Amino acid sequence: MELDERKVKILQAIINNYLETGEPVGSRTISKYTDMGISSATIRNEMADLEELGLIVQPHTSSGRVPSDKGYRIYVDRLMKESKMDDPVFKEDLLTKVDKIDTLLQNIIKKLANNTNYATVVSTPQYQQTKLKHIKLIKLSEVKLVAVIVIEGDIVKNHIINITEEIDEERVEKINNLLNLNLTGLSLVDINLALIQSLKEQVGIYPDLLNSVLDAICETIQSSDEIQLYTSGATNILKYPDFSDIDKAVDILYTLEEKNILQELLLTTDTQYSKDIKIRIGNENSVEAMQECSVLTATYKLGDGLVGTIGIIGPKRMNYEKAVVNLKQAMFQMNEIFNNQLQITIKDNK
Amino acid sequence: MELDERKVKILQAIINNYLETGEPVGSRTISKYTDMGISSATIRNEMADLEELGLIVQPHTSSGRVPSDKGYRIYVDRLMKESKMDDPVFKEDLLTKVDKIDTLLQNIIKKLANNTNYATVVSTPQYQQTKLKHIKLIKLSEVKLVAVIVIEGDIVKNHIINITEEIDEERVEKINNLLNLNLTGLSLVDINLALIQSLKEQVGIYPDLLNSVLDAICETIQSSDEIQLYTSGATNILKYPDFSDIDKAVDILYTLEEKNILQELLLTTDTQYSKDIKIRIGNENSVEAMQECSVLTATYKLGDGLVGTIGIIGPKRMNYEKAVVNLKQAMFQMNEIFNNQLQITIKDNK
DNA sequence: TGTTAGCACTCATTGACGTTGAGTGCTAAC
DNA sequence: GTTAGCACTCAACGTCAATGAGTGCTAACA
Repeated sequence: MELDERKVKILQAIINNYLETGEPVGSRTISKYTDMGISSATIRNEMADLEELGLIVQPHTSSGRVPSDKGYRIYVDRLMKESKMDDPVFKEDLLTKVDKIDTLLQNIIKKLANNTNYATVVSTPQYQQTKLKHIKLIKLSEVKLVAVIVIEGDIVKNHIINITEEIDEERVEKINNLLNLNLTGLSLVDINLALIQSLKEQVGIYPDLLNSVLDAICETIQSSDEIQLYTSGATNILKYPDFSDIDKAVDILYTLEEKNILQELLLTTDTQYSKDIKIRIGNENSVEAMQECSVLTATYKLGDGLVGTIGIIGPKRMNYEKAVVNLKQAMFQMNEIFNNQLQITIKDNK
Repeated sequence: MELDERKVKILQAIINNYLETGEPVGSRTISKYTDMGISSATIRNEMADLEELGLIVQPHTSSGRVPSDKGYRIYVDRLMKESKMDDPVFKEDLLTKVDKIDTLLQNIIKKLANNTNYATVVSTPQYQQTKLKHIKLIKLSEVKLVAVIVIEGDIVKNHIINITEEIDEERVEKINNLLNLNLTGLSLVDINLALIQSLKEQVGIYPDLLNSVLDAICETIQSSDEIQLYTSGATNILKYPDFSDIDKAVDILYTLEEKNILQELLLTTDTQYSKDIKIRIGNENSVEAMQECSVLTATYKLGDGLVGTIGIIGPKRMNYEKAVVNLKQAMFQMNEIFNNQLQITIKDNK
């Protein structure tokens, strides 16, 4: 049996109606509220076919039909209207005070959650491809240093280093020069143990001290591609009758709280930058607790290879059009901000 | 009417029973399961008195009694057993890797939430009284500097400064010396606009540049006493039948998500360091959504005047003994870690 | 005077039962 | 291929009686 045009029309009518009311939709409703000019009996026949195709299901005999995951998939891929992004959803003022990138990300997803009434999530960007801009050791006391590491996008990391032997300002300065000479401009993946080893051998001075310093830098670099996840609007989940079963709601909220599970959920697909929005519906999600949800993700870009993810999580019976438009809006504006930011940085580097 | 010893005993029995079962407790239960040797009828009389005193309430006529907020208060103040802190609740390994204080705090409340099955919250310490240990400007490019600010407890903050005129390394070094000479050792409240003004006048060199730098430092300092709040185990709230009314649960979870409301809830009492645990029960809480909850808070200390708050949030029908013991444990161990940390720091400074 | 047994009363909870109504699948006629 | 008609299903709802845990009150007792 094939999915002819009339069946598609009926499927669309079912999904539209279900998205609106949340009630299983019956044949009579469709025949009445669409202008297809066919009777409910005919629609019943077609619905039986659609069910056989796996696109709709009956919660129980003698109830109306509800879209299946597969049905939603067809809706999302082929039937959904792409609304235009006319009105800027985000107020500028939220986005201009970029003193700290994490705060900015949190503000954005909070706004996104408020606008959509779904839960939202964002990951900090991954730094692996980013170039190191500057390293500086600062002497705090005789046996304590701070390593300040600046990477592309002007993100600053620091790490306390406890050293075993005393060191004077002059030596610190020498090491600073050495490090900057050898390491700046490299991407973080290039600064691997091998390179550091050769650096250790290459210069014979203060081997022990250099050891601790380099180890600490290594550690900092490794720890800096730990992704942070922030969520917002988690309580929105409880607003939807789809999750009136508390246990389901708890599973979902728990997943939102446990960042490692959440990360698994977000990053199952490739983390390549893409202009498209990815939608995973129900059992398309890898995490079991989320198989009653739909997850929309987009990527944002903060310089070369510096990619993060932003997403919306809601019930499968979600207003996909609204969610998509809001997410695109967010992605678009984030890229705009970060690109402006980057342009300044690049200009500065000349 | 006064609260004689027998009434207290009955109150205790009611509360113990209610904490255990969650069901309103009747006179017959009390007479059976205590060794007071009085009949249910007598207990009924006493219960009527306790009700008149406002210590217990009936959810409806012909049901058993439930403790009122006032009843819990007496329980907490006078009747509750102080269990000893025998077993160390926190694994050492969680607490040793202190590379970043925020991560440490998050680990602690996560553990605390797991141990107690309640929601937990922690505030980052307030820095107002802390002494500045070190300031260093690092030149990133011709028009961009990073200000690295180290305060007591080896907490490092940084701030990007965009400057209008170019500057060479030598000048940066001079400003560094100037800043350290004049500002280190002062507490953050001492570094006010007045002092900075006088500093600006005192030294005539590069006034414009110094302006931007000092402004940025000022801003950093001001922003560094913004309190961050972290929560954990929020979903635990949904486990308790006390919040089976979804709307109540939503209110509570929402409060946990909205950090500014949460802060109001935590910090209504003085933020002075204290060895005691504060307990606020039901309507003793300032935030309306939380008047079905009990909130336990403790303070931890990270150096002179560097005080933060850690707390447990659960239903009024909470296992107070367990919560108190866990919170004390957490407070104790945090203070231990931070004190060790501090001792090293202080030793280093000599 | 405090304690207790007894009794009538209250009220949330539970389960059985019938009604309703929205919906279906199937069949036969168009 | 479409449709009208019909028997059937089943969740949802309201009613009703039974149950039982609990109370307050009264009168008798020590």
